[in-house]
Amino acid sequence: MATFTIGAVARRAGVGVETVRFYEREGLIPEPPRRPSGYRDYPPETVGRILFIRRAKELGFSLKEIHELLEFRVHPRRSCARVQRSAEAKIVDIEGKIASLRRMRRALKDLSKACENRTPTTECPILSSLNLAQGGR
Amino acid sequence: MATFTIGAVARRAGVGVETVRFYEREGLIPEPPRRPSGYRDYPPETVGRILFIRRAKELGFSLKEIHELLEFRVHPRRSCARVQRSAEAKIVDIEGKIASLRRMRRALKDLSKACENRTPTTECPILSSLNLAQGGR
DNA sequence: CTTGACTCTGTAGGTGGGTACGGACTTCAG
DNA sequence: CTGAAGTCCGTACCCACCTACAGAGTCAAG
Repeated sequence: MATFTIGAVARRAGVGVETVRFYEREGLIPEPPRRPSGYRDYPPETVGRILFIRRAKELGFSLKEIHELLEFRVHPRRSCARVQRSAEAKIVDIEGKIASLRRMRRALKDLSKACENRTPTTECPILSSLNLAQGGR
Repeated sequence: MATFTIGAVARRAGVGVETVRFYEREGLIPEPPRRPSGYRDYPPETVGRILFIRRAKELGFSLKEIHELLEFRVHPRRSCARVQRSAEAKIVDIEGKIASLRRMRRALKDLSKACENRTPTTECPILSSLNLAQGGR
């Protein structure tokens, strides 16, 4: 399997070289093996990992949370119950986000329709979408 | 209708007093009227507005984007078509987020189930959830 | 009518998440 | 075998988003 230099990884993931090193320092991507010259020699899956990080950031997760998400796996020697509990907590968190986004979408659709009918909305219509807010962490 | 001091608003919205003033400076909440003493005198809906801002932040929107969201309304004197276009762009954005979150939830559920069956997952199972990533802005 | 909690303005400091040097070394295309 | 482009490490800088003073004035319970 072909490997990548840091520049190739960065280009494919749509980030800067410095960002890749930053993520490495923060433990978000594993330290890759080095060539004799000292150059980092990335396995191709690193690109996917960085794309995941970017996307998760756009979904409002902090790097710390993303780190936790990336740690999730069933490890034979470790407490399954614990992994399961935190996975389920994350699911609840995610479902809250989905619900909020749905309400926002609804509000925007209503707004768009009001636009068509030339029904002026004096108040900000999107506000009401999250007013009876629940969810959150 | 009862009005609130800045402290009462902050407590109800779960933020600090300084944050309320910061949001005012940034134009995210309107400048409230003042009492003779100079104290800010908030209408109750300010609380909802701040709750909206917090929630939208957790969904990965920047304050700039949140500002735009809060501006959305059908204004009789302004181009409806333009408002409609940007509302629809936001809807697409939101739908991408919902889709990504759904894929993450799926991955976490599968992980949880693998846990129950004591099926060790050597690889990080959540990664694959967003690997074939689309969406984004 | 005091005392302790609250508010005012202004400015400075802090954290998360990058981004950009600088000076030396490596790679590779021509 | 040379030059341009890429990489190394370290440190310093930057932007978004708060958060924390300082010093002076306000409010309200006892």
